[in-house]
Amino acid sequence: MFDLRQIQVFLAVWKTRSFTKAAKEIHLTQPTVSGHIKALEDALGIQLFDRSGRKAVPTKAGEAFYPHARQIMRLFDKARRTMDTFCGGDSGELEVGGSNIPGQYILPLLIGRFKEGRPNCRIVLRIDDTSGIVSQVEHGELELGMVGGVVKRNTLHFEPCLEDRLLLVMPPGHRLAGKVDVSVEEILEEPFVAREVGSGSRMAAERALRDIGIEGFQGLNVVAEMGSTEAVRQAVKAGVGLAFISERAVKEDMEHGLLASATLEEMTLERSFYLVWHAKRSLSPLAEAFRDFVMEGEAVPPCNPPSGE
Amino acid sequence: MFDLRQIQVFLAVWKTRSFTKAAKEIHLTQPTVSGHIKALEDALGIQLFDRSGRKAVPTKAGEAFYPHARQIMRLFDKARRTMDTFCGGDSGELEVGGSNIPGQYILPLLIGRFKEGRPNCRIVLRIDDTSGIVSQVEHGELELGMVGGVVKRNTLHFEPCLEDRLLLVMPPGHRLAGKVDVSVEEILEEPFVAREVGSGSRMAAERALRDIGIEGFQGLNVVAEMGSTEAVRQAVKAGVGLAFISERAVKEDMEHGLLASATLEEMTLERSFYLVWHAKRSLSPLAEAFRDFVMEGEAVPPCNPPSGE
DNA sequence: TAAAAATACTCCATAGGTATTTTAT
DNA sequence: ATAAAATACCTATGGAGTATTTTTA
Repeated sequence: MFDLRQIQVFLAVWKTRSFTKAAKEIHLTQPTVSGHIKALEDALGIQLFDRSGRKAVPTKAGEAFYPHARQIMRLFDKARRTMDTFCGGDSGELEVGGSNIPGQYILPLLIGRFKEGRPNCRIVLRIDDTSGIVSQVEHGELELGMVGGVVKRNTLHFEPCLEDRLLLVMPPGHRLAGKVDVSVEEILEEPFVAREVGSGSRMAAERALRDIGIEGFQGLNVVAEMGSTEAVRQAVKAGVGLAFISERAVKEDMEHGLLASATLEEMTLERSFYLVWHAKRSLSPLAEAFRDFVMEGEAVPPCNPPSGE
Repeated sequence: MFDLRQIQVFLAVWKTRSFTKAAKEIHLTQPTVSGHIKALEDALGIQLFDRSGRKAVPTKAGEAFYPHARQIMRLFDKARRTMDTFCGGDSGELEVGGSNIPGQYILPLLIGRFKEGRPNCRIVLRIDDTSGIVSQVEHGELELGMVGGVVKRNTLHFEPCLEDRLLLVMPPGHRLAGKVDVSVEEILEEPFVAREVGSGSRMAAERALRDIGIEGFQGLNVVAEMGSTEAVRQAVKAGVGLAFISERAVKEDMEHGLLASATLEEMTLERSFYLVWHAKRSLSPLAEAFRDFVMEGEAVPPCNPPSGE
């Protein structure tokens, strides 16, 4: 089993045409060089150099071996370089997934920030519902996911990473627009637009409603159900009804006065987003860097700075 | 300095997805495989496999390393195969040289015989005068040469390999044609065609003439000097005069009755051809095979079987 | 005679083994 | 409970050194 050292020694002798000079060049002693060349010649079953006089002259076989030796060296270097780029966490390819809100409103921003200063990495964002993202992470198709809820699996690790808040949103001219302590009674008769059953947003809202004694959306006047956050947003703007929407999805609309919100008394609309990764598999350095970047939390500051501060 | 063994182990683990199975496949023990993978991971600075449960699963880095590992393996195999072809002496390239007679009348035949059963080798024949061939062998441009004389050089090794004989040739109708014991006097008045001064054939003939008391060609009636054996042969056939020509050059003509010969009493017209090679450089296996083939002597039997037998 | 490679030897790192423990299904 | 990998430990090969001899220009 001949190894790289022999190749390296061979190339040095080739270059210097001398065992002694080759030894100096690669910081070995002359007898060691002799040994390596002999070992290589034995392994190949043929003499590579004639060491008659002052010079070590390559034989025909040595000449034939030279291009191979060069190529092997180059290939090893290339392999090492390729692996080096993996170590830094600044290059390579990373596939992350996000459920609706994270996938559409949070991750694009995070990825953009992350890639500043890391131009050599490629990040693929896949958007699916929470269960889809989770199962892809479980099967190793995605290294990281960001979702709105925790799914109990002992192969997966969930870690809360960002806080989100549902807002009660309505068109700007609505009678509740801007009110701070809307009571439960005030919304009972309002028409509502909701996300479909099973979505993370729907579940988060129902949990919050149950906290204040309402039987989820069944206790509300739901006039429409929509399959995406975007659709709900458009419906509210069109005056179809009120809705609970992630603050991150309506930030822009609020700033431009295209939507208004109100605050419900005693209702906790906070929810968390979680990073998921496979507990048993190691993350690539790039994935690790991205995870740390997200966990730092400085990239995406809370959307609505706590008004009570 | 990571070596081939690690690559081999990596590929086995990759293939089997298991340290234990990989160990079986390449006839090592599982701890040894563990050790190699760990060493490789340390050398590359990154983990290559996740060994969580039953299976060893490649990490992203492992996946990135795989094609390199494959290529390195392939390259080593290719190098080894290339060198193997050198060992057998049945393939590769060989450059031999021959002075006039060997180059034109002997080596082509020898090369043809040698190549029977060795279709994978390529042999280049270069023809030059003796001194040219010798200097090319001395400088390593030719591995072997066949010449008609020995040049004293301590870097060269000469070895007689074939016997040749000069024949006194003449047109078929000549008065001396076929005579067995032509006396010296009988040729003194004959017109002669000779090779140019300095050629091996000329020297061989002059030496023989001196043996019987003639001052070389100066003692003969030389009516023409020719620069090649072929030219001399044509001249004799055209009736210009008699000549001393290598038996190997006129074999065919004699057989077809296009030329005749006579035997001179007391004149030794034997000469030797020699193989030359560099004494300090090793011959390629192919060259060695060719040298042995020629030295065996069975490929080219003596041209005129000794008539006295 | 001087320069280069080969040889002889010593030392130690490590590849490879066996036996055992840890871990995860 | 079982299968797989890690760990601990031992041995022997061989890589690297120093000192010396052999070879050749």
